[in-house]
Amino acid sequence: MPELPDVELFKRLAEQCCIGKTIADLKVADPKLLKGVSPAALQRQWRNKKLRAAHRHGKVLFLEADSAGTLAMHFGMNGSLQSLADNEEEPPFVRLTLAFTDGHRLAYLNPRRIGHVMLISDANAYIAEEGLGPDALSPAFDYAAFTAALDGKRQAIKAVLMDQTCIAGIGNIYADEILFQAKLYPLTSANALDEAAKQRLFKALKWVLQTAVDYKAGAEIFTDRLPKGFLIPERHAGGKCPRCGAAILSFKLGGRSGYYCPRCQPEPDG
DNA sequence: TTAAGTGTTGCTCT
DNA sequence: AAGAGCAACACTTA
Repeated sequence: MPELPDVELFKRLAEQCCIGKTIADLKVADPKLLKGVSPAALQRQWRNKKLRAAHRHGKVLFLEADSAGTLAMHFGMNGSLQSLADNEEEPPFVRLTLAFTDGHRLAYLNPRRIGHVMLISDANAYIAEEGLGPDALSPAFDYAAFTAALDGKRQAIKAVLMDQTCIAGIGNIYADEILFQAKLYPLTSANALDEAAKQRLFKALKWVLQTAVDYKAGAEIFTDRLPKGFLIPERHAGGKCPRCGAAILSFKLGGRSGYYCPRCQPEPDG
C-alpha cells in the first residue's frame, strides 16, 4: 500500500543495504514498466556503477547512480521494494532487480503492474515535469505552504489532500486517516474550512504521516502496527470508531471508497 | 463467481 | 474553464 509512509520505508531500506555499493548487474523482468529507456540501455548504463543516494518525493522513490542518471520508481497500487540475500529465492512479481557485487539484490516488485520505473537525469526536473506539489513531510511544507496549497480550492477537502499536484504523498487511506484525526467531514469544500480547522488539519497531516513512518519502521516485517486510535484498522464496512464506538460510514469520491465517523466528523450544518 | 481494491490518466459531461 | 464522474490499466484477494 504505497503511500508516503510506505515509500519512506523503501527509501530507508535502500539506504541501509545499497548506498555506496557497486551494481554488478541490472535485470529488467518486465519491460512494460520501464519508461524513457530500453532494458538493454539501462543495463549497459548502470552496470559497474555505484548507487550514490536514495531520495523520496511524495510517493516516488529516486535511486541515484554515479554518473548514470536516476531511477524514478512509482509503486502504483501495490508495488514494493525488497532486499534479497545472496542465495535467497526471488519472490513472485519481481519486475526489476539490482544485483550488487556483495551478492545481495534489491528487487522492485509490482503484482498488478500499475506503476513505472523511469530513467531520468535529475529528481528535481522530474518533480517539475510531473507537476508534483511539495512533499507532505518535508520541513519546507509548513503551515504557510499548506494554506497556500489550499488557497482557492473549492473541491472536497479529501480530494485536495489526495491531489499530488497540490500536496505530494497522500493517498486514499491516509487521507481518510488524516481527516479522522482532524475531526473533519471529508466532503467539506476546502475553502469552507476556517482557521481553526486548517490548523487542526495541518497538525493531523504531519502527525499521522510521521507516526505511521515511525511505527512501521519499528515494526517487524509484515506486522504493520499502528498506534491505538487510528481509523485505518476499522476502515471497512462494519467498522467501529476507535474514539467513540459509532458505526463507521462509507462514501464515494471520484470512484474511490472513503470511510469516516459520523459522530466525530459531523457534516457542517447538515 | 463477482466485486472491490492502495494510484494515475484521460475522456466526457456538466 | 473548472470540477465531477467514469473507465481503463493488470491482477489479486475476499
